[in-house]
Amino acid sequence: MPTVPALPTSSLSFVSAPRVRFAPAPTGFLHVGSARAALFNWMFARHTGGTFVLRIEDTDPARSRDELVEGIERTLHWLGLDWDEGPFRQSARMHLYAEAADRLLAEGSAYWCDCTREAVDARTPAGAPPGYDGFCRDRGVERTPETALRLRTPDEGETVVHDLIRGDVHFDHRTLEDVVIQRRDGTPTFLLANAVDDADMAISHVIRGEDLLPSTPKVLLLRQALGNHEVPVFAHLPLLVDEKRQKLSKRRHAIAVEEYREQGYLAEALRNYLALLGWAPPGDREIVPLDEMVDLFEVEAVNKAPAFFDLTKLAHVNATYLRALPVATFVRESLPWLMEDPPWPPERLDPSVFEAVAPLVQERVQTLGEVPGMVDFLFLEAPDIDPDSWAKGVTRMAEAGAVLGDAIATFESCHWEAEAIHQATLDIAVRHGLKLAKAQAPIRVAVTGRSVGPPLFESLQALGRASTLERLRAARARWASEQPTSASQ
RNA sequence: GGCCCCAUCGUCUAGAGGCCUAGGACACCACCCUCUCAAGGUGGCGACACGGGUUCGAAUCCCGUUGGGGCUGCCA
Repeated sequence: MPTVPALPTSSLSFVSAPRVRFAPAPTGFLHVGSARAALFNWMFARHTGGTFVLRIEDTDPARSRDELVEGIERTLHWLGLDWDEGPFRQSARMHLYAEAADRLLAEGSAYWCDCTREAVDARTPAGAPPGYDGFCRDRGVERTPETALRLRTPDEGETVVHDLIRGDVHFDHRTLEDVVIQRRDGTPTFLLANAVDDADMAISHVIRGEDLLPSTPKVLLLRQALGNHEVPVFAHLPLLVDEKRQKLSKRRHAIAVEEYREQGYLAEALRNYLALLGWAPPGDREIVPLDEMVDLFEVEAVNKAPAFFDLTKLAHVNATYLRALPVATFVRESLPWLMEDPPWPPERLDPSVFEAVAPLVQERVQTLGEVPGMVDFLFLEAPDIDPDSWAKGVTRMAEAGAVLGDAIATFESCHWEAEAIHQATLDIAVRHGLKLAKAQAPIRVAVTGRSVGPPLFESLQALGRASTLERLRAARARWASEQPTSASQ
């Protein structure tokens, strides 16, 4: 595998084009927080004319599975985030990390340790801070299948992390413990692989989540021990949190980008919303197309405070993008949701009927996943009548029976076109001394099964006269059967 | 416990000493529009965590307090 020559000096990162990387560990799905990190790296690279590298951190054998990697690539593609190099897989570069480990050992920067977690804990006095105590530092432990390699961290001095978002962050070496860099099975931990690869791939700017900030001095120390004295510039992004201000967790939230896709969120919308978390375009604008986003993006302007991942606002952004779509595109994007697992017999779907009402549906849904529920009455044999809607629009309305009867008679002969149906319904309203809003209610419930939905007259036109009349008659019959006194009328 | 980070409306944010009686957006409320629901329009509610400094002047700078979070794994 070809390796990229290392940058000669650290200052070069400012004069030559930046190189950034997105380095997820494969977990089977792409976390929205990771997607945000990928987006910020990507925007930074595109804004600066730099290079965006994709690197899969699959040093843990349990995570090194092809399908997990494919999922990341697919989702990144869906989001429109293309990479210039990679994907490099750490599982294919193990020899590099092994060499590095050998060198560190030979030079005395690392040592073998045979302590188990239990042994370390047992040595820790009650109440004292937990952590490794450097027990094996000078015990001369030989390599066995039971030993792991630890980095010998300095006892004095400090490491400073230069962060574009947070400024200089100082870490006192005395607070750093000797971390494991190679497991007993010989595989590297992420610190080692990370240090080796960032140097080898000449990464100039490391943009990632704030949760990685505490591990940064260790990586820097590792790089130094490996003889790599260039220091990348860091930018630790604020975490994405839940309503309790805690890191998004798989347990309680939908955090996979794929889930949002499946719910009918548009990639552009999710991307736009993600960009708004921790950053804001200049001016009072939030809905900004990608290319403009790239022009405007500045890592230095990213916020420090954690951001709440707000589904309500995401939905709003998505609805805005949905409405902005050309109708033909909206129809095309909706089709998968209409065809996959629909609430009606699949063969009853008539795309041309959907097209007729699509513009009306478009401005009433926040996600594509809501589309079927908005038009189901058009493709169902008979609509499911919502009990509350029936009670409100028919049972509790004195004129309901009469209006339904009139509608049956009137709709039999009127011209079957939205405006004409509108006019006819207006006439019905007048005849019963009602406002149009009131008169349309029982008709809407009878035909669509609900008290809310797309504009009624266009819906009736799309449904067709025959089905409309059939449903009106059924409703009228049901109404009659529910009357306490006379059954017919 | 230790180390580290953070702190403007409920939420996302604008604000880089005077332009701030703190702006926008989401949510919420009211009204308008209207065949329901949306969309749209108008208006409303609503924040600089607290305490000290520095300064003629602080949301903006410094210190402290409080609060929140992250890390503390042979996960990344």
